[in-house]
Amino acid sequence: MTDSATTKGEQTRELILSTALRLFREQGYAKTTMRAIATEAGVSVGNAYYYYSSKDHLMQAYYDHLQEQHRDAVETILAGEKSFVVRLTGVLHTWLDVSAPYHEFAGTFFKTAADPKSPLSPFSTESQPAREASVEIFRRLVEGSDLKLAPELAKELPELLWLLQMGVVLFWVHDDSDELQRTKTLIDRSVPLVDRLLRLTRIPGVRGVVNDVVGLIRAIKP
Amino acid sequence: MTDSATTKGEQTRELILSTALRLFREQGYAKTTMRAIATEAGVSVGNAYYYYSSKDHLMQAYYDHLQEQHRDAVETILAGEKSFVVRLTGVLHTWLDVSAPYHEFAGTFFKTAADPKSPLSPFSTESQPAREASVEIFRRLVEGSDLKLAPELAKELPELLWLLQMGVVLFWVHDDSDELQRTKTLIDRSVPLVDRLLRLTRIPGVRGVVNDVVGLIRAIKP
DNA sequence: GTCTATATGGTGATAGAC
DNA sequence: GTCTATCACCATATAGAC
Repeated sequence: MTDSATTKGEQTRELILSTALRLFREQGYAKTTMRAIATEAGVSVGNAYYYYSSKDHLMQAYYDHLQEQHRDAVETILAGEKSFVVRLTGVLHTWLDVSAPYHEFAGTFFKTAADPKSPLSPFSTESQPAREASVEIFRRLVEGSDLKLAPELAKELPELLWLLQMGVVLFWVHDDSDELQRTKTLIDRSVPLVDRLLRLTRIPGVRGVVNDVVGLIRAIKP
Repeated sequence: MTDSATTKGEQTRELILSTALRLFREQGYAKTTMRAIATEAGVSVGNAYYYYSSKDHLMQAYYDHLQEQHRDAVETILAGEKSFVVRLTGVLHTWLDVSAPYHEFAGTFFKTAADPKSPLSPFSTESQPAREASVEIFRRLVEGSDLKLAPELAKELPELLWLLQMGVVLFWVHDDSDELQRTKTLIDRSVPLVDRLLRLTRIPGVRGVVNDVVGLIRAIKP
């Protein structure tokens, strides 16, 4: 079965999704109505709901789409670079590049994602696969890098970096500076900082704090 | 002009707000319709919109309400306690207590607040007064404590603690554990950690990182 | 399985009464 | 200034056509 020979249903599904994403980009999420998506795609509203059970699910699909793009775009960096700083900076900047076209309406996505009851929440069980795929990127990032760490810390680090990425996203969503200069500064300056902090963990006095951090993380995990 | 002799309009405004908050608590935000609020308060829907131009604005009012309660509840701790750890733990736990009745529908509030375009966003200009009042609590917390810090760090610390509080809120919103045990653990274990970290800043190697952190914060501020 | 027509109940806007 | 009646438009549910 090739891509072009997909079933009628798959074609309609694709058509609805691409139409929705286009309209989201053109007029924002709130102003894009399900009616408009259906009309533009040449289907009935009910049909759109047949494939995507809510407007939020269209966002979910967009999110998965982004995720895949990011995973692919990051490949060359992870394959051919050892420096932890360069790897992390690269992964974060790549995310910025991939997401750039959606910056304007990303706020709305974020809004939905922030609701703990939403399946879109990055902490929800529904988005667990996407979250794990994302953490996996950071795991590879750490493992293939020149970073030497205590095993307990190394184990938690990918999830911590994922949290850092969430923080960057939060900042990005609120960033209205020219060319996203502030977010770029945030990345470029915080990554070396993280690197220095991680290397500081060799100092005995600091190591105690690190152990406490690791203990805390384990204590509050569900 | 006393509280009881407020204008008719003020009374109606109060009535609508208290009715809304009660219904929010009883049935959650999404399920509470503007129609229901208006009916229950004995006014027309249009009238409710006259005083609160959207459902979100009713949330804004609720938020301000919480803020005031927190500020008052925190007074005794800030007045009669020197230990930084006790002060910070107290302030955070007090927030938890004040907000407890709203935990269930807080997610929806959070959802709205996460939208950068919403006036409810903690980073928006509209909520700047509320944010400053909140940071002010942390400023008093630091200044009246036994903590000794380098001046540059002491200057940024209140805002950093406010960010910590935002983090706790984010965690709290997603916390469905019994009696909010996980959030309480987070507070009880992270506060001593913050304390230790702050005291570590006396070590020369650590101080360099701290300076970088302070520099970073200043660089990304709007 | 795919899709349409139609219905329900919601938000928010506004003309104009008091 | 305060408020009501009413309206336009929306997300979503569902019965049933193809």
